[in-house]
Amino acid sequence: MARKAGSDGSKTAEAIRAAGLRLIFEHGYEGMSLRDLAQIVGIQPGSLYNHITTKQALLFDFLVEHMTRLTEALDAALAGIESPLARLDTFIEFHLRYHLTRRMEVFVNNSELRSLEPQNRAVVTGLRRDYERRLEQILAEGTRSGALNVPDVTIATFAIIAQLTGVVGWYDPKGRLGEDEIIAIHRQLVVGGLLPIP
Amino acid sequence: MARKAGSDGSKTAEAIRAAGLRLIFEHGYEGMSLRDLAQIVGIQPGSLYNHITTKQALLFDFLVEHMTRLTEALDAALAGIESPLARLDTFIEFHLRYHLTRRMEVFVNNSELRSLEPQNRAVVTGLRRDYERRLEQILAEGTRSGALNVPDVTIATFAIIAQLTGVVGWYDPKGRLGEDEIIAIHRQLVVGGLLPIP
Amino acid sequence: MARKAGSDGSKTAEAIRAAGLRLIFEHGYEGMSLRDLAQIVGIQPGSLYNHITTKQALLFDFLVEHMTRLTEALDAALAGIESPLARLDTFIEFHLRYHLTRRMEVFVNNSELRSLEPQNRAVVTGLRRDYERRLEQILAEGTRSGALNVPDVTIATFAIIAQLTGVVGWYDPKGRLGEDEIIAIHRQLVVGGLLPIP
Amino acid sequence: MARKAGSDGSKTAEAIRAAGLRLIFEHGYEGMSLRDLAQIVGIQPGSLYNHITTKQALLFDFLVEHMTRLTEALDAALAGIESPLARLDTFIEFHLRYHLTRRMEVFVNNSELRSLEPQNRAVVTGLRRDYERRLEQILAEGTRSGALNVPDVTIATFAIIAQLTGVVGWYDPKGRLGEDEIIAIHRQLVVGGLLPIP
DNA sequence: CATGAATGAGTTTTCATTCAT
DNA sequence: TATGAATGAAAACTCATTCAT
Repeated sequence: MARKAGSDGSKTAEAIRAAGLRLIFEHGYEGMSLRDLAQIVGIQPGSLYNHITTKQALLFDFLVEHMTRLTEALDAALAGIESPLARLDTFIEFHLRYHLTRRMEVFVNNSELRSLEPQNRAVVTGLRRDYERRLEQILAEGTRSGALNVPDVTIATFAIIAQLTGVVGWYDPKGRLGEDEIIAIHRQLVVGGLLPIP
Repeated sequence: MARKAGSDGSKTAEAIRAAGLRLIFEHGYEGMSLRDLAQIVGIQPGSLYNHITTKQALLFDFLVEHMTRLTEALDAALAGIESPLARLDTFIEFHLRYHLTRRMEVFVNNSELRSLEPQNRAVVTGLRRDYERRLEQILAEGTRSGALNVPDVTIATFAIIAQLTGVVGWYDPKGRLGEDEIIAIHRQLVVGGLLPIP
Repeated sequence: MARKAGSDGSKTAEAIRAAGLRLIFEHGYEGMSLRDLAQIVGIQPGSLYNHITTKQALLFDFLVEHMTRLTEALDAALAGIESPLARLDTFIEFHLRYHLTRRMEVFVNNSELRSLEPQNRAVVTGLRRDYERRLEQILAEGTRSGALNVPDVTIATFAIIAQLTGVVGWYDPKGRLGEDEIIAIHRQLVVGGLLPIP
Repeated sequence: MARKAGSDGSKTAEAIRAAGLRLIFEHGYEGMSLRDLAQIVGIQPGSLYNHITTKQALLFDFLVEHMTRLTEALDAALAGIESPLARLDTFIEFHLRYHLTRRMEVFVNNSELRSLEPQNRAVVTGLRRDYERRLEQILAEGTRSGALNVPDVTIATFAIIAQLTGVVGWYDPKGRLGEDEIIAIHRQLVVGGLLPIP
């Protein structure tokens, strides 16, 4: 039997992406099997290869796409905002909202870099650095203008991103706190550590 | 032929632990093969089973041992320190020093919880909560005494630990900054966000 | 979308034959994949089936066609030549020239009989025997007439064909020797072993 | 179940070699499956890998071993024989006898060079050339001493080997002719074409 | 305590072929 | 005639684990 009645290539492709992301999230890249993926999608394992080129490419595409979209969305959010403090505020809010709504993508992005082949890893690492550099520049400009008192711009960048990204580890959409509250709390934690001593 | 000349049981066991940790760190639990482990140790795969009971048990033991030692060492570091601010300072320094010197253990601990079987995961998660609770209590007492202005004790706990633990992702012992400097920087970032507004 | 602009059925069929022969020559029948074939031709694998019925049939057709043409061409070359010695000379020259110019066909013919399904193999084997019988008869008549001293007609037939066909294994069109020289050399080797002792 | 009662590593290894050779002979390298091989040997497919490193290595080992043994045996056969004519006689007899008794090895050797990876192919091709060079030197010395009238030493070498090797294509141990007769016939065919014209 | 041979289930990937469009 | 999506079987190879020796 060739094409199943009602089958649709682009639907299948999307189903593969969705199930693939979920499985990598749940079991890790190495722990996820294409058999399982195929079964969830409802096709034979070999049929996956009409839509992906390789298991590795599936992961790579996820990570590249995630980082690309993330940075683009950040740039859009920051557009037109000038003062370093306001930009920092915007970054915090943007980063949290984006990460809270794409928890699987984020988790995979952070935990599966290791599973990329060296070439691919270099690409994704580069994209990450692009993103981090946005925050780094905000901190640097805030320091220059005297609006912020940053102990070490590079490290503060890493530390802030680590802190904000940490929410994906415990956030529960049905939990005690909503997005707005979480944002407010982190704003205080982050900005408080960066304000000039009066 | 049974035992190779010069072989030594406890040395072998230790070699398995060391190489096992490294391999899980590099490839992840699923991505690490007992064959590779055996080869590094210099024995046949089957011989591993004289020293471990199961691949899963190897991981589980790592995580339990790590968490147990970590919490014990924290308690020792905090012993005799009374004021919440001093206890917070101590926590920050302890956590950073411990994590900077055991980066592989820490990374494995954070990324491989997912690979534990449910029962085992529950155990390790419990141990983690024990550790986190130490910081939570410091923040709670600081709040009560008015020494700290913590927006949300639970979330601040997660956020601080995420921030401090983030160092294992980029720290380079041969890098620009030594441990002491890193500690000082993080102290400012963390404590600055928690001080009462004057 | 059905037919690509500029596509042409018979051109495609011919391209399939050409690329198919080359691929079987290079990788063997089992080692050649219809996917590769389709890619070389520039169509999708499924589209091959508008031109071939089966991978096996593709091979079978090659071999049948080759053997048929070979024998027909031999008969044409021998037409009108009467004396056994002259016919032997003609056979040697014909066989070498034909094989030197169709090296891929010949190689495939000799190495892929094994890959034919039994029925098909029987057909091709029969065609081969037809061809061999031409030489066998020349040797038999030469023996009868006293023009040749053949130790064993059957075996000499196999031996001569093996010897002459061997050229496809090493002949290089840009090499030291041209066709004419190769023919002359083999004529001496073959005929020398068959002349009556004076 | 680990080791089957009565299992024996070296017996298994030998069984793999024997069955492997047969399967490659029957189906070609590409057409032979390790599943089938394992089944014949009576073990699981994965267990093959306790004895071979790779399918390719299995083939490579066959070919290297065959060529090495062949050349060594030839050297032994030629030892002490001085006159070119006698050496040629010895070569013919040796080559035929060896090839008649190892028909599978020979066939595989001739048809599966193509299936070797380039590096491996280079090795085996080198070994083949070593063997051919033995005959080449006999013909060259025979020419120098005037005992032989060889039209072209290089080509005659190829032609003779092709002719003699051709026997593996049709020889039937239960057939009309025994080894001795086949040798006698080929001796006439070969030597007849090389004798000086009286 | 170690080896070497085995299991049985699993891995990713490839293949010839089919068929609705 | 061609495409693109599918099948179902198979490929080579890996894996954690077992156990007689």
